[in-house]
Amino acid sequence: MICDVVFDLPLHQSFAYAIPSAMTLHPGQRVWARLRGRPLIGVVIALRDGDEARLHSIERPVESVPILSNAALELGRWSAEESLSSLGSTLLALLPPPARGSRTEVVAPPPEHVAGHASPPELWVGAGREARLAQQLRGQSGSALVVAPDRERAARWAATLDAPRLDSGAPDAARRAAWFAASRGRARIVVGTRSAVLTPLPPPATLVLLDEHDPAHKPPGAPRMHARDLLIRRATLAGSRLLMLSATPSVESWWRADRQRAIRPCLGTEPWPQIITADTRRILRNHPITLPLTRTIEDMTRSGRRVALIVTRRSAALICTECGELFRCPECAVPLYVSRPQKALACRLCARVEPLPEHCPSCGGHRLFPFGWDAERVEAAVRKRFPKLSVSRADPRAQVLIGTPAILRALGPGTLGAVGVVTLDNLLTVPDFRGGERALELVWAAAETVGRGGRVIIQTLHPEHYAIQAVQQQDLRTFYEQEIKLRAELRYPPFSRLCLISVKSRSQSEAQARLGDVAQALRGITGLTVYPPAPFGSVVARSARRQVVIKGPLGLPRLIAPVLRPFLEQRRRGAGVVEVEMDPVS
DNA sequence: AGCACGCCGACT
DNA sequence: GTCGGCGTGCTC
Repeated sequence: MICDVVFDLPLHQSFAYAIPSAMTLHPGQRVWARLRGRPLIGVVIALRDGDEARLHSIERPVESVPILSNAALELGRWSAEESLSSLGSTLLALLPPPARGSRTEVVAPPPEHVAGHASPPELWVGAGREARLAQQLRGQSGSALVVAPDRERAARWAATLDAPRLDSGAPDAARRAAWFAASRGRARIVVGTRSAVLTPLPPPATLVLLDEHDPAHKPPGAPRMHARDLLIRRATLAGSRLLMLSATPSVESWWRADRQRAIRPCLGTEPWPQIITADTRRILRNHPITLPLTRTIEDMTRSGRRVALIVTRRSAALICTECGELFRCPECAVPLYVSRPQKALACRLCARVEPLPEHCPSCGGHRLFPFGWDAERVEAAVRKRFPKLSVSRADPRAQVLIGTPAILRALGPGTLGAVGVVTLDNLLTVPDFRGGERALELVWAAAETVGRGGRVIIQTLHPEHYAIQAVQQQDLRTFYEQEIKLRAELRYPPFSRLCLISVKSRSQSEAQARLGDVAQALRGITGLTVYPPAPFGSVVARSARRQVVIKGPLGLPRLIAPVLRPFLEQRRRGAGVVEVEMDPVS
């Protein structure tokens, strides 16, 4: 007998091995096998008869039984095709770490999935959604998999539900134990992140996606797909119930759930805070705090309540005030940020650090200043204005707390008197079609955190924006109807698919040339829109990374796969490495 | 991806 | 004369 094995390699092919006569293997089983002499873990995807004379043999199985069911293999195959990545890298990213040591781990076989009755994925919105989920999961008798966007939230939910963890925040042995406990029905509920979406569960299984809108559900790297899309597919194939929770769902999910009559409002603590907008015209240039926000800080701290100030920019960029030049990373083309402790300019993508320049390389000017209100600049300004208050970016007990939107998660509902959004316009004016969605998410989260009797102050140049109005009226539908109309007119998702194609190379000209080859190859396909690369400032002397976004129909991956496959397979170092990211989230 | 093979520049 | 740069090709 011969088995076909896939490895965690960027290769769209499997490798054939002979199965020693004393060994029994099944599809879905993990094995150790030698490839060019070095031992690698692979997954058996098929068994067949054939000439085994000139083949190497499988060394040994990692577990005594398949770790993946046929349904899970099928889901992996679909995901690899949809994301234009290899089956091996997709599957191996979705398995628990193997046991250490040189002996095959003996475990009970997985249950065979019985396809149940497919019901549409449900979207749970409203302040009571999480309480209701905990109640539902504690009360039901079937198995459940809860997928969180990150390890912190996985840890929190594992504690809440007293369930084992599958994510990388838990020790390897515990993760593996949780996987097999779930598969044998010994753990009724398990909690993980995207890497856990193939965990076998005895039917009837409930699948749960927490904070559905969160871009952390699609971190970079394999399996190169959003946890939501994997779970939707799994629920469909296995006939499982899928619950997706979010205060502010993605437009895509709202649109789908609304058409399937699957939006479930969960009521919670109702009285909503006052949502007040404050015009930032001319103010933000010199000072980050408008009069309404100043008054709110005074009122709240006087009555013993705390205030959080939210900055959407993590750090300031450096700009030449004479010619307007923004300093960018020559490698990544993103703006460099000013690192004050290091007195340097740093890149968030490639960790490049360079000393603060003396003058502008574009015009020679010497008037270089930080641009944008980051937490540090806001903190300094607030301390100056309110010298008697405790102001902090780290201490949650401070009277005025300053941080990114993530700090709202750490603060429980009702612990604040007010939230001030220093400026919403970073989100509304960036050339990203998800800006409205991100703005809604932030303002709604601020309102949920403040709750009854509090105040949310939004500093913005766009006080009439429908995202803000929707929060003021506590009415999600107001937002989504406008946003969906806009997306339909401009043919953005969910009415189309996007794909980001990038080339990494040692020089800009090489990257450009290679990207040109890719674009040329795509030219023959009808129904594609290729957006030209964003023009970069002249400070970018040599960018080693070029990218284009293409837009196409819902079957986009299948449309472009045959054309892109040769580029993805021959990874020519010098000429540039081509990477493809379907459905990018940022 | 990782590793071996292979063909041209600056060193003992 | 060699050491070593990285471009090319292959892995059952």
